[in-house]
Amino acid sequence: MCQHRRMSTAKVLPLIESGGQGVAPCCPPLTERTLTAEEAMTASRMFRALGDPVRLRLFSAVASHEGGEACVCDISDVGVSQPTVSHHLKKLKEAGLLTSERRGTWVYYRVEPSVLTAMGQLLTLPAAA
Amino acid sequence: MCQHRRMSTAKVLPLIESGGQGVAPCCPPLTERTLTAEEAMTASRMFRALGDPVRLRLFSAVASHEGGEACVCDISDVGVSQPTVSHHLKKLKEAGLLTSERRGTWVYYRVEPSVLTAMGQLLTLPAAA
DNA sequence: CGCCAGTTTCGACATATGTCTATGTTGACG
DNA sequence: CGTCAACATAGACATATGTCGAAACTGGCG
Repeated sequence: MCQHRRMSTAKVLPLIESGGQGVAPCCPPLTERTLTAEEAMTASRMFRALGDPVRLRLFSAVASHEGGEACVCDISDVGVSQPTVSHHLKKLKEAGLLTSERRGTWVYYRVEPSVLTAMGQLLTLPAAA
Repeated sequence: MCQHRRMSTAKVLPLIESGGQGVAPCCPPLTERTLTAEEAMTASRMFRALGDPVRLRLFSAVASHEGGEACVCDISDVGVSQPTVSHHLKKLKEAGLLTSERRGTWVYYRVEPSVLTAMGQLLTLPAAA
């Protein structure tokens, strides 16, 4: 019950770095070798951020929203109170998965595309022989 | 300080279903639409399982080990006590990320390849136009 | 049978986490 | 300037989680 759709200035962002490889390295694929303690620390933060049902829904809501971004009011229907939504969005931001920007009354969140691809590469399977 | 390498019966497993698509569906990519509460519940369990540094190291140790499996004694050097290692392996098993099998004295863990690909697909980016 | 190495389970504990209500903060609009 | 809507922060609280040491379990071996 919100749905402010005033934002006609939404530039359609690419969501993918045009090289497909210019992303944050972080760690090798999980199937390559045992991660170091430090690598595991970094990578586990991202996984943990998506390890809560509410946060995962919020993340997918932002990621799938038109233009690659969404204001809080458009994704708040996840069954918890508004402060809790805010809290989870902050967590996602701290994990580097989302960025936020205030435009007038509303705050827009958008996914950090490089992190998404980085996580995907973590789960890369070794090429089948 | 273990390294029992008695297991000459290790069959070199493929690690990938030969269709590349015969995997558990679970949920659509996070960028496709907002997950339902139920989908988010399921998917977040897997992310949460990898959301601990120790577990992530253990998982990568198993996933990268020769033959796609490893006995506990070969991956226990992660800086925590052995019961804690066992506890984390149990968590990974409960999350469906690992399976275990006892062979004589040792217990071998191996990755569930279908889950890995399923998680990878969750992080799939929309095809760049 | 008895011991021993590998692994799991148990119980306890400190800390982290998710949730809420109440209250701040910020910007738009009369 | 006052009020309202959108979000964020603060504080409190119950529960989940990671860790350990101690003890149980399991199977090989002498």
